Amino acid sequence: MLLSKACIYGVRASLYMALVYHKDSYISIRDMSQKLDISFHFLTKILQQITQAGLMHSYKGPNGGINLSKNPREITIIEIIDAIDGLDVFTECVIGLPGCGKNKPCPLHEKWAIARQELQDMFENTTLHEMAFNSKKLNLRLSNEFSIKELID
Amino acid sequence: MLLSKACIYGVRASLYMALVYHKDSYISIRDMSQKLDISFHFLTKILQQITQAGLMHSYKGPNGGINLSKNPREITIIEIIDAIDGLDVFTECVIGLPGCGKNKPCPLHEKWAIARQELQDMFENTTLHEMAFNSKKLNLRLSNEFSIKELID
DNA sequence: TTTATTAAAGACTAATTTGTCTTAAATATA
DNA sequence: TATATTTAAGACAAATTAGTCTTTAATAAA
Repeated sequence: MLLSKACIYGVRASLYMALVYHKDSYISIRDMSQKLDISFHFLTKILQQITQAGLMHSYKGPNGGINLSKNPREITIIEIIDAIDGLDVFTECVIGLPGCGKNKPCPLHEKWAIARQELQDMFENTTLHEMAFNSKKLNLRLSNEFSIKELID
Repeated sequence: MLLSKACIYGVRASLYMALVYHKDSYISIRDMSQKLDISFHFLTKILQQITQAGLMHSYKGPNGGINLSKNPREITIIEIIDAIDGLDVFTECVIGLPGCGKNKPCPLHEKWAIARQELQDMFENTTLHEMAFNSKKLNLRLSNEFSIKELID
């Protein structure tokens, strides 16, 4: 698995946030957890990491919740990954040799260095807005249970 | 982490086997575990999975051990990965949605499907022989402690 | 046949990740 | 101010992965 479960949930939640984005309103974590079928408490902890990384804001109390701290055009998937799993997967040796790199390469280094860079580029060049836009246009899927249209309602 | 620790150790062990490959001699697991600095018992269990997958043979008793069941030119990295982690990483949705695919794609599906296919191709097109050959030629590294030359001795 | 050497098998422990639950803190509204 | 609603925090439990240890089985060689 490239991304941890926590990270996967974080990305799904971020895409959801972009989908229903309104600059000045908060999304309830409880609502989102039901829509995305993710455990409420687990999702809460994951969103805490994301807010602590500065990507979202939270607000307590009635009508409180979470919102994106920037326009979804300005947030890329890799920022979410960074907040939860970190970026080690894009720098580490594929067979786990410490210090593997240009100077002391492992046998797979040359090929893997290219592949992991492409992965990193992919996540760096993908904004939440782009994904949300495509999702609406093509009715893509962010939940096993609900269609995008049902998620937005 | 793309590959589990067990899988990483399995790949390292396989590369080592290719490096010291002689058609008719067995490599002791204890020796290999010391050379590669992998726990002997853990490595034993991993090699059992690989032998059960038919990629290696084992032989008990004095001068027993493990050998490759095919020429290293005919074994690719993906066969090792398949024996230990399975190939799910090359077919699954990057954000974990069951059933994600051409018909019911998630927002990242299109990009991820390309990336994961490239990863799969990379592992499929990389033989143990090629890696071992390059390792000797370029003195690449398979252990944190020993150089290739020391490993071969 | 006895002994030493090796892998196989499986029980066990430790560490990490995933998920749950309870309480506290902040806030809006009546 | 009192109450309801919401996130924050942290203890806890379950599941998975990683790693260790002991015993058994196979084999070679003395």
